[in-house]
Amino acid sequence: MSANEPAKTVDFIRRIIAEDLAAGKNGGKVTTRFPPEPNGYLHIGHAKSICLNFGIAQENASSICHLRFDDTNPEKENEEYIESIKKDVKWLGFDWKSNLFFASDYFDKLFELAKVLIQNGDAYVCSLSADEIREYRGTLTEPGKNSPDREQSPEVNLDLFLRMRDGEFADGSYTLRAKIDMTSPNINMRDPAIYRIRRATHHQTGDKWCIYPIYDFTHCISDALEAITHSLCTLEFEDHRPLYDWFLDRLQPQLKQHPQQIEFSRLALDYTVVSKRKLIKLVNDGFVAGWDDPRMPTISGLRRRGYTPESIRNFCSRIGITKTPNNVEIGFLEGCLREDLENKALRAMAILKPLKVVIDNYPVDKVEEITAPNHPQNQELGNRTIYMTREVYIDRDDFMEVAPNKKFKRLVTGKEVRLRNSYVIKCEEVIKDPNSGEIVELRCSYDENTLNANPEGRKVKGVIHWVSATQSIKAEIRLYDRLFVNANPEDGGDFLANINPSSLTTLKDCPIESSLVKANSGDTFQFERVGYFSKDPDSTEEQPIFNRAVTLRDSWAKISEPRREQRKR
RNA sequence: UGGGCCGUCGCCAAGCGGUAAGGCCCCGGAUUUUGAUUCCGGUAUGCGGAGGUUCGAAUCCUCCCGGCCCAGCCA
Repeated sequence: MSANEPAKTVDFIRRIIAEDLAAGKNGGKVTTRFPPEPNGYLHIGHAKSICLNFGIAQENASSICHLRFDDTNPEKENEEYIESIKKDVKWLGFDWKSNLFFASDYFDKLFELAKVLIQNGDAYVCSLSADEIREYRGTLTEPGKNSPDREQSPEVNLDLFLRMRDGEFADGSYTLRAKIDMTSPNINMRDPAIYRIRRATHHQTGDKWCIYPIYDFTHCISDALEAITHSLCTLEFEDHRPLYDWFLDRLQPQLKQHPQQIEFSRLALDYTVVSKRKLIKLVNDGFVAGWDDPRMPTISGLRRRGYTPESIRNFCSRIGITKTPNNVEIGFLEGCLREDLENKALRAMAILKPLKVVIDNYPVDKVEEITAPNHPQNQELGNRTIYMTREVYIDRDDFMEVAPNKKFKRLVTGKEVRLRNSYVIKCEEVIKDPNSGEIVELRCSYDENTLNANPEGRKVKGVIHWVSATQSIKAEIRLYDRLFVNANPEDGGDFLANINPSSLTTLKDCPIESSLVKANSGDTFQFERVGYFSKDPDSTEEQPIFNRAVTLRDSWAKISEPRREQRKR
C-alpha cells in the first residue's frame, strides 16, 4: 500500500478476530486456512480469499494460514491442479511454511469419527438410491420424510458401514447419513449424506478407500484437527453453518476444538465468469487456449497477461470484505494494474499499425544513437539506446491528412510533430497507392536542431512514438479484449452465447525497438502511448510475442469516440 | 410461497443514536517530449420505501419493496 493511501478501515472479519484476540479467545492465537479443492485452477475470486486468509495471518504475530486441499472428490481432482494451486499461491506472495495439508490426510480419523457418530445414534447407513433420497428430502416448502433405515440400531449401522468400507457393496448402493431432522426448514439439515461409496483412485490415497467423506463432514473436522480458529468462507455456506456446528458439537469430546465459521460475499467481476464449472467449459471446449490463456480470470491467465502480484493484492485490499453482494467493475482491476505498472514498467516504443515515414533531408545511411530514459520520472531505472534513421515507422492512427478538429495534435499534412525522444518532423507529402488510394508512405523533413531542444520560434505540441525501419525487430502482438460482450455473461441464460468473438486480435510483424530483444518471458513494458505489454512464454528467438495487459488511459479516445460501446454498462 | 443472507453516490466501501469518510469512475483546471503520469478543484440536504420512537435516526422499532443463496451420494 502506498504511503499516501488512506488508512483502510478494517472489515467485519478482522474486527471479530481483533475482538477475539483481545478477549483472549483461542489462547490468544488466530489460525486460518485456505482450502481449495484441486479440481481446477485458481481464479481472481480465490485471490480474494487467499489475501484474506493469508493476510490475516501476516497481520497477527505468531499467526499462520494453512494451505489445505479439500480433496474428498477424487473423480474431479488431480495432481496438475494441486501443483498449479501451490504455484499460484506462492506467486501471489504468500507462504504456508510447513503447513501444507490434505483433507485426505484425515481419512482414517474421519472414518473413526463417523463410527463415533454411528455409535451415538447420530448417523445411520441408508439404502435409499440417489433418486429416492431426493424424493424423501421434500422441497423448499414441504418437509421431507424419514428414511426407512433411519431407526436401524447402531450395531447394524456399524456393521453396514464397515462393509461399505470393505467394498462389499456397489457404488451408490448405500450412504452414511447424519441423523438430524427431515422436517428442518434448512434443507442441509435433512439427514445429509456424510459418506458415499465411490470406487475411484484417489490422487493421494490411491485405492485404499472406496468410500469418501462429504464436504460438510470433512471440512469442519479438518478445521478442528488443525486447530483453525476462524474458518472463513463465502456466503453460500451460510446455510451450512448449522451443520458445521452440529458435527463439531457431537464430536466435541473427541475433537476438543470448535472453530468459528464466518462467511463473506464472493467476488463477481463485470464481463467475466468466476466459476470453476464455467472456466472448465471454456478450456475444454476450446473457447480459450488453456487455463492460462490471458483472457482467463485465472491467476495463471492474469499472470500471463501481465498482471503483477502487487496489483492483484491491492485490488483485493481495495474491494474489501463484506457480506454485500458485490459486482466489481473490470476497470477497477485494470486500474490497479496500471497504477502498479506506471511506476515500475520500463518504457519502450512499438508500432501496432505501421505507416512508413521517409525523412528526405536525413542522411541516407546514418544511424544515430539516442539515449532514452527507461522511465520518464525515475532515472534510477536507467537508459537504453534507440536508433534514429532516415526511414521510420509511426502508427497509422497518428497521422491524418486533415486534422478532424482543433484538438487533434498528431501529425497532419504540412504540419509538425515530435518523434518521441527524437526530432521534430514535418509532413511534406503523402504517398498513396494509385489504385486503392490507401496511404502507403509519408515523405517528411526534420529539423536537426530539435533533438532534446524545442524548435525555434514555434511550438510543437504533438508527440508521437516511432521505431526505426532498419534498426528494429519484428514481433507478434496480441491484443486482448474482454471475453464476454455483456457485463453479466449470464444474460440470456447461456454464457457461451455471450462470448466476445473479437476478444483476441493478433498483429503480426509489428516493428518494435531493438532494445526489446533483451526482454525475458514475463517481462512487462509500457509501450509508450499505447499500453502495457508482457512478453509471452510462447516467444521464440525469431518471433517475440507480446501480450497487451492493459491499455493506457486514453482521454483522447473519449473525445474522438465518446459513445464507445464498451463504456456502456 | 420454507429457511438463510443482503440493500449507503455509476462501482467498491466507511459509518454501530449526535447531524453522510475514503477509493475507483466521471467532470473542470495546471504542469508534461507518453492526449500517460503527477498536481489542484468538483461531484449523496441523502443512506431501498413508508410509518414510528427520540431533542436528534443511515444507525432503534414496525410494516412493505427489491436482490442473492439452498431441494448433489459437488465443494
